[in-house]
Amino acid sequence: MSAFLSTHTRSHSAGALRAADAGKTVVLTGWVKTYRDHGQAIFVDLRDREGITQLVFDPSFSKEAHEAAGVLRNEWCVGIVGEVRSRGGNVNQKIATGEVEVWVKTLEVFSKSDTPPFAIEDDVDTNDTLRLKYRYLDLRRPKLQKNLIMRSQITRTTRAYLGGAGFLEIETPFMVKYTPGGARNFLVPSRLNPGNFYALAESPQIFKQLLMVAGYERYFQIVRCFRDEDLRNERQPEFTQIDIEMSFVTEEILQTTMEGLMQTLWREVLGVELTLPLRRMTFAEAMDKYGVDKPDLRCDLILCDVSAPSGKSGFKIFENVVNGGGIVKCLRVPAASAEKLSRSTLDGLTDFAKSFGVKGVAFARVQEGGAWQAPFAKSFSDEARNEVNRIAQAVPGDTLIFVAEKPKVANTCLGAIRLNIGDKLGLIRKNEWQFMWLTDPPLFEVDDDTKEIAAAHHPFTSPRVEDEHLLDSAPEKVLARAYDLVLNGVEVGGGSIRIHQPGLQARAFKALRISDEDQRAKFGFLLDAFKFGPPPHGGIAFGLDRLAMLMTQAEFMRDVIAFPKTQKGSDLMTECPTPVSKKQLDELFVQVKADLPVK
RNA sequence: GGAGCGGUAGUUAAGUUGGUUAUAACGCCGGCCUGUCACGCCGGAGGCCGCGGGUUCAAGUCCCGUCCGCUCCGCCA
Repeated sequence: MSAFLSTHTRSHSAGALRAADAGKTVVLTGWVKTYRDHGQAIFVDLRDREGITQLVFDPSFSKEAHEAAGVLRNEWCVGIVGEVRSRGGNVNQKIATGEVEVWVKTLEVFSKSDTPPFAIEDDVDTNDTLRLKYRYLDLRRPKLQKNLIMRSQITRTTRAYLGGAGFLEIETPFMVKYTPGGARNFLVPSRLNPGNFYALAESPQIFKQLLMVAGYERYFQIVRCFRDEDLRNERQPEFTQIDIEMSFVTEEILQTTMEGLMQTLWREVLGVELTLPLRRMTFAEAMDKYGVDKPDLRCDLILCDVSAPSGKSGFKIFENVVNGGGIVKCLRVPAASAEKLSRSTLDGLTDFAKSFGVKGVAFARVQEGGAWQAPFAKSFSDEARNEVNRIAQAVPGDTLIFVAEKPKVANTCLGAIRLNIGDKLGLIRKNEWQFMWLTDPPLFEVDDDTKEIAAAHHPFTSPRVEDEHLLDSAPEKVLARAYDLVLNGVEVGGGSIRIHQPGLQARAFKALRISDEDQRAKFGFLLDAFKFGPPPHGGIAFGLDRLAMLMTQAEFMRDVIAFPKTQKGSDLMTECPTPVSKKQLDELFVQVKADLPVK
């Protein structure tokens, strides 16, 4: 232990001192952010996680401290004893402690630092590889410290709110039984059971339902989940959910409780007052108007379906798509904004669209009288054109953007174009918090190619009562008692009311063509449990990382996770994953294919 | 599985139709400086141009392969 610390205790953080503290003797600790040596006085900016304080080393005040300060360099870790003095009129407006400075009497160097590979300040554009390799230095940057501090406030507030609402925090296993379907699992070999594997839990889904069966009524957990899928900015192989399940509730009760959580978080963490209830929108409306199941309502541009007129317009390309089971969707860009759409922006959209597997995008400028200025205008019948104008509510000066494709592709692509040009034209209101509940999604999804049916969420999601009769005859038309919470175009949470009646569950399995045998093998323990008086129940899970990203306004998920992984799932700081030794593998009864490395 | 972008001093970037000694800023090192706060001034050091092959009299630059990172589609709730 340092002799300094045995005789001194830190009195203030580096962000705490104000004019009223002038005259006090203080003890500060932190890191040297910068030093400015004027020969006589030496100025040092001392940084800790709370802020920055200017230190003054003046030989007339302490010759000893001034001499010691001469060798200080960036990122040395130091402690000081000094006297707070007002800076009078010479205030530094840029920092919270700018009214004062601390004249140092005693300097203790806890440790020196090599020159860091990049500057420890915000907005320094350093490549990600380096930032991740020296993560502990990147984490010293004020912005990341601010993000992680806010993330801590989010989890603390969540625990307080849910605790107050009667929820119990209960842990569930990470090492679980492998279940096929859904996300790919990470596997863990069992040394004690040669040839057998655990899976790392994709989510605590089944366990939280069992806790409802067990009578715990209200459960939550801030829990790590693991999915071995390809990664994205907003997707890490391990991520954190705020996982919740409630018994004896309807959608309304559950959603209201969750809205209260959001309101509390925004109030206590951001100081923003949300208006409740939050908006509801059906899945069907979202797909129709926005092309996605997570509309960004900060942008007012909307899509419309013009398949009907396009299918008999005389324009072969559109007609063929419609006759082949595809759709034609149209995005109207109002005249005032359309003027700002340059030729090159529109050309760029074609390339953008191609990345979605779309062959092309068509543009038409609406002229006086409703005629179109477009390469295909003369192929398009007047009648069909007028009908498209009517559906799109187009007026002269507007630009119409068309995508004709299979439904899923057309929606995905034009929905993305909507946000792409919305951003370019400044039509996304960046200062808004646009929440909405997405409701009534389909219970099942039909694969475009194989025509196979699969659970859209998981096989325990309830169908809507009014749709139950369609389960056997037309399962693809059944809508679910499921809901997603969407914020600014990001799905921040999703859940459902679960099936708790064995008869209904059997029909759902039948619709999914899951045999009795498979049911037993995959979910036998849950089906058994449901024989013993399961309560009606439902739940939701929020993506904590995504919530934190939005609340901190971080551009990258990496910026709200202390130790994130790269797009290939590696940790550049610890250099993992790595091959392991033959001995370790033997112990686990695991063999690596001969052409891959073993240590 | 697929598409795109990137990799040049410690860092961020520039580097022309291939051409002589690969530039700049910041950082770093030394010196000077009584008030700076992106301190200033003078001087200095610093390069496997991601890696491997090819074309060429000549490659940072062109071609092929490969590795790493990022963004997106597929995948994933």
